Amino acid sequence: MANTKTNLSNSVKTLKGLQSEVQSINRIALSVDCVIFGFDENKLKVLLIRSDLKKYQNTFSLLGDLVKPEEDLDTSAYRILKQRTGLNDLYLEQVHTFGEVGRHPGGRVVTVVYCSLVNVQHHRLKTLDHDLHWHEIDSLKELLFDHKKIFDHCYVWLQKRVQEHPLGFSLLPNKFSLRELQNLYEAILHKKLDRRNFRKKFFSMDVLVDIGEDEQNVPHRPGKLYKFDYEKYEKNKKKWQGIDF
Amino acid sequence: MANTKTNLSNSVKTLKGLQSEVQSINRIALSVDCVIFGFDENKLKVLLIRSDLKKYQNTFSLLGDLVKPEEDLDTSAYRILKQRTGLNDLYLEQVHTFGEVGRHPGGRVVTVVYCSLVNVQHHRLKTLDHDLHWHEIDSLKELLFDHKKIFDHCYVWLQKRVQEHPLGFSLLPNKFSLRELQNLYEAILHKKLDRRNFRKKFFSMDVLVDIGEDEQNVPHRPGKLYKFDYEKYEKNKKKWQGIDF
DNA sequence: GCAAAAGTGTTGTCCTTACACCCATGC
DNA sequence: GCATGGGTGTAAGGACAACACTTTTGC
Repeated sequence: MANTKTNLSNSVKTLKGLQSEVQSINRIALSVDCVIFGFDENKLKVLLIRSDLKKYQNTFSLLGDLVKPEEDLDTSAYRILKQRTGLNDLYLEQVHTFGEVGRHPGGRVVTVVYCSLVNVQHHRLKTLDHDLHWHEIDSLKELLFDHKKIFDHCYVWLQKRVQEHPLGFSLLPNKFSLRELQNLYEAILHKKLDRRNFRKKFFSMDVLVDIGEDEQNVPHRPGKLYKFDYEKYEKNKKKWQGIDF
Repeated sequence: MANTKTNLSNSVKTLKGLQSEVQSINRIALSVDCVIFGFDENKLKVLLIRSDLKKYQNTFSLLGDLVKPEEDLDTSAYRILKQRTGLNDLYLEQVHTFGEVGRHPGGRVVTVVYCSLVNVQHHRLKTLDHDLHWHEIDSLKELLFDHKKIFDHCYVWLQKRVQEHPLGFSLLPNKFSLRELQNLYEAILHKKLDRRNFRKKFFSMDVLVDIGEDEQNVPHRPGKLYKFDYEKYEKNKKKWQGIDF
């Protein structure tokens, strides 16, 4: 309570005082963890690494690292992606921060969680030697620490987000067929969609461009290939959804 | 790069090693800041406090504090609300974490931002002596550090969130008229809504209960008072929105 | 010619929007 | 009785869901 009183007091502090407060013992280890989604063989997948802790060596883990003292959070997330997948310029978005006191056995670690979406085809991993693998999201079991809870949060986030924003294209090759796009949505939302209505919806949104090519090497009539047109999206995107809950 | 190599190495670490890593110098000051929304006199407001820093004493600030080493993030946010407003059990939700290296002049401070919604009527502040005041969101000027940017982010968040979830009721008295509810939505969304359609929408969602009372002391025909029925909401709430962007 | 998926249209339903009149109360 | 906002209904348009047949290709 004395503490409370101090915090509430109206006394004027100096910048120097503030600095020493920031330098004080009240500092906490901060990490970034990345939930990296991929789409391959018509399955939604997540990139996991085998824990490098002896005690947990049969458990898989999200990709993460401590944030460096002079590193922006976003920069930290990009660094982790780069280190682990060898790739820059992936889609990346901050989702939530998990900070329960007991979440990490090494002590207090607060973790800022990012989701990333990568195209597994374009970005074949060269780093299988690090026990880094794509895991089907349907068969995920226990993960390190609270990483399963974090993953579940991010999966729900993705399901919602993909319906309101054109994220999904980051999981596909630049050229894709409508069938591939629909398979992606069905995998993420975990439900069947009507093919004709799905096509109508995307064409009416006017965000796809027919690039005049067809699928190759399919044992049936080849579908047309499209690309996502970001400029068209920006021009046409919805402003308001209306109250609905 | 040597560092990168170390992080990627497949060497097995012990828990003890992990602990020392967490205890290492890579620790960062972590704060929680709260964007506290209120609704009064048909205006959307935000609770701000005059900065207690000499250099910034004419600048207003969000309510925040450093997270204590043994304190959950949510707990920290509740503590700040309790300390500054004297109230428990307010609506509270984590929104985003801001961690740019240069955002705080006292050194590196990463801040986890929460939004809170309070009913200004029920929760009259007793603490006006601390330069704590409700500010109309339309007339917000400069705030401390990056707090204006944080506020803007939270305001956009609120506009979106209030259309998809029944948050708004936290800003109103338990009993409210439809007019009050509409005024609230108009203030948050910053646009006029059609009165008849607004009523139809809320009645068709079936989340309001007529409590059999009327408004008092209004210079016109009194409106009925309603309360929000959380159980009805849970039973009826939408599962899927459909793809739309 | 057959298997397999591509491609296409219509209809009914529901939701949203726009809009105008009477009603109850305070003064 | 008049001013003020409360309360209600309807019609048109747009979006969404359900549904079946023809077309193109590989084999």
